[in-house]
Amino acid sequence: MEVKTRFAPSPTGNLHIGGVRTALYAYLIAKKNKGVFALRIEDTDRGRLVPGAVEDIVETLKWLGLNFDGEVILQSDRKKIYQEYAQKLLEQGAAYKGEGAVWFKTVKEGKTATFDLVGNRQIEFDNSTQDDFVILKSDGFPTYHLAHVVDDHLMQTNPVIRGAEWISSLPKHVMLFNTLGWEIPNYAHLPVILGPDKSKLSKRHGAKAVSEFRQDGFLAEAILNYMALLGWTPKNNREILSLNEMIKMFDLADVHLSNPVFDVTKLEWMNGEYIRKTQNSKLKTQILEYLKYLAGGAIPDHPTEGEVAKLTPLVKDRIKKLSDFIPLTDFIWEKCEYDMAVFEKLGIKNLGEILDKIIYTLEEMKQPWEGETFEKKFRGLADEVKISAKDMFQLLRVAVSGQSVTPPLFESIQILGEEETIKRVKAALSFLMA
RNA sequence: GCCGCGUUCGUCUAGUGGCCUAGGACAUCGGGCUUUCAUCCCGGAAAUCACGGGUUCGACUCCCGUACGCGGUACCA
Repeated sequence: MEVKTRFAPSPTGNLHIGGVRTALYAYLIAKKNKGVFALRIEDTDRGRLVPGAVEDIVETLKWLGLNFDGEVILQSDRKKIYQEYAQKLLEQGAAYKGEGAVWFKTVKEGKTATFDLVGNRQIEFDNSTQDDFVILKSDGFPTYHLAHVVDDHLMQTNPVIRGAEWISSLPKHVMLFNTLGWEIPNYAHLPVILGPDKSKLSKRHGAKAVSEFRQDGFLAEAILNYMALLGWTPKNNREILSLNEMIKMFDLADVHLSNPVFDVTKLEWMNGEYIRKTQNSKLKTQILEYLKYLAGGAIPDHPTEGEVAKLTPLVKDRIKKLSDFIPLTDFIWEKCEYDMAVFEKLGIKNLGEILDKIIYTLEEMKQPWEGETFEKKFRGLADEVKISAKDMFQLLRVAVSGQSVTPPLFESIQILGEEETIKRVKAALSFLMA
């Protein structure tokens, strides 16, 4: 039997970070079994539709690398089909009309039990607790229950992978499958992801749309990897896993039954790990693409591709997110802003005098400057003015960038160029004199 | 309230009756390396395995109960 999974979000907003895990697991199961992974948009609640949501979902899945097979399936296109089945149930006497809607008459005797692939466990309900429910709303659109049963039967989805918030509706679905005479698919219900305060993960936890994580500078691979680990660990307990490795090792039976808490800090760490293990040339491209994405598709004047290429190896160990690239490097092409407090923090006396000597040394040094001579000269000057080499280099850093944290000093100066460097140290001096 | 599901360091987790005086990762703390910040390396602290009863020679692991948490209880998904 072919394995067919589907991700079925409702377009009530942009793709939420929690949805990534559901989509990913469905994707992994499909790929693991050389099956099909489809995207179905559950847009039957016409009042809650958000313009652009479908586009965001499609675009985000693409960015994540979770490519779905076939065309996007829209439930709103399938209205007629659901109505036919509702009619059929009506004719069968399994449903009835009431207040403009079609209701399903539940079986009140016995029990409904289903097997869940997550944790390989049995879930049981007493049918006496099951009230009749609406399958076709008065606007002619189906409710989730009818749409799910009809679609997943017609699409031959197996297993059905969805959030645990659906567990309580299981008896409804099973009854529907049974009275329609259809085979019940296997189900896999994923525990709901919680925020740090242990309530359902939502926008107010700062854990928002995937597109916002993208804007924050997170890598698709890191997001995927982190989300995969939220409730699942591979047998060998490894943490950094490529998509292919996940496909090989993933098993629904190993997914935890308890609700995991989303922890951005670990995501950030993982993102940093991914950045560090990326090849420089690829990382350069990613930074460039990221900057372009931030600018809404426009290519900014600075940094240029060449600047990014030079800067990439220098910042690689210092950034956790692509966005960290900007504050670390923008002093190079932005106008240098000085802050008295930053100079004072150095704790050096005679700043003006020393700066004067620095300028002299820089001007005297043979161009192009070389790292070794540069270091030697300034270690010498540090001795001469009786400050530590450490303080000397830190002073240079601040004079040249206005910041106390930058990529490696000499390399930054090289990108800046001799002329600009001298100009900035002079500017620093006049700032201090003013 | 009722129904369903769950409960190992702050967080993600390993653990399927003896290997556990509970292991790893993130975060945190201390140290090393270092011209900043990082990276990297070393080390520490951190779970009476929610609690109470069983079962067993033996329980984190099995059973029951309690507490707590989460989900559902819509013509929302």
